[in-house]
Amino acid sequence: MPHEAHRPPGPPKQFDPERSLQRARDLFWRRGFDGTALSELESELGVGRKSLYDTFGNKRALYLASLAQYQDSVIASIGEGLERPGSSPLTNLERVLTKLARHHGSGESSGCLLGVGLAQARREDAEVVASLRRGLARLEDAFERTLRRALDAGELRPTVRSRDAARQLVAFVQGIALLGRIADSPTELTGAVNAVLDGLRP
Amino acid sequence: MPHEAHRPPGPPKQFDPERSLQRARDLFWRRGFDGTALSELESELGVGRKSLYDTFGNKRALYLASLAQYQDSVIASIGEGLERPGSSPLTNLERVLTKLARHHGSGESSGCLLGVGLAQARREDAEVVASLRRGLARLEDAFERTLRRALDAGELRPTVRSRDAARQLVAFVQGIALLGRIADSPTELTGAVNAVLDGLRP
DNA sequence: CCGATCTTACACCGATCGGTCAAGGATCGG
DNA sequence: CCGATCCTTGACCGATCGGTGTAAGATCGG
Repeated sequence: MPHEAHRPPGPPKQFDPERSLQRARDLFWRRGFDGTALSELESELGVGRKSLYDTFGNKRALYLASLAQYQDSVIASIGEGLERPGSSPLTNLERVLTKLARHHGSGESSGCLLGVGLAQARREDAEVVASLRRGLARLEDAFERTLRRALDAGELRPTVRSRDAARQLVAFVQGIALLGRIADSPTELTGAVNAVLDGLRP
Repeated sequence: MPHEAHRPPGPPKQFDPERSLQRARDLFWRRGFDGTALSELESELGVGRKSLYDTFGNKRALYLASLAQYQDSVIASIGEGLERPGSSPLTNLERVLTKLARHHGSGESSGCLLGVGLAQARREDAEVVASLRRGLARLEDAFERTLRRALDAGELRPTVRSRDAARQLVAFVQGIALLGRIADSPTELTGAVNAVLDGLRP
């Protein structure tokens, strides 16, 4: 019964695993799984290779942990933005989408970790595929909840089907995240966002 | 004056470069650039490595040629589907989008070569980025032309701005191509397509 | 029929990949 | 203060990467 974890002797870690995981996530985010070499992870995280393996297992496990962390931070914060209590559902949706478009259009975007992973994942890797599916489902659910509330508030065309529209939004968001990797003008994406919103409004 | 190319002696190639390029394109399509090893190209194309290099230059040049070929075949055929003379612009758009959704939702899709390339491309590689941009611009133009004609025919809400809507469609199409890589049900994507179309219709 | 010149198959190259191992310090409980 | 135990550094491993050189075979012009 591990009433109190028996901390064995020896020095504590010289790095914060949480912080290292965030940096690893950012690296995978920018370069993808295959494009991120262990040597890069070493230098960027400031952690020796052995410590990396002792802490996270191997590169793939670190990637899976990054995917989970991404969902619990980035995706979760999108969900929160969609449910901000002060403003109406449609206003929240508009704000979130515009923010995404501006971010991805700024020229500094690396796309979405899920989208980049989606493009590179081998279908055989069941664990990675499952994690990606989970993240996208989470996004879809968040969109659908907001759409339903917007429908109830009469902010949308009554013919909008929240499930289908949510899937449309997921695909669209993934698309602009992808396009943002080579977008040359920030207004390209915001224009597209306005087109989507106009299609939803009554 | 190369009135007639002076064919030097020696045996002719034992493979059809055009056909090999198509196979290389399909391989890059499925696995991406980094994920496609030269050994795979050798065996899949049935061409020795030296012949590959003598014919196409190097792996990157073969990839660039594949991108160009993709635009001249796949993207071009989408453009043709959008301008089919027998049916109305909106009908053409609906048919093309539905076909794309069904294809990518069938579980056999590998996404879009441009999208996969977009997710993997290093921003520093100006030539690849330029080719991707060209392909996406081509797609956007095709959508915009069809949207304008649909507008003129009164098939769309008059407030639709063809340019922005075209960009929306490009992002959306890239999104469903991406999602198709792990979609578990074909109806997911067709539902999203219907949502997009409903947003455009008056 | 011959020799020049092409194509092909295949061994080989250095570099880099992900992953492991051994040695050396540092830091804890007692 | 001591020894057990952990962390870190850095060399090292086999495999594979993209790319090249070489030798042998095939096919052409003359």
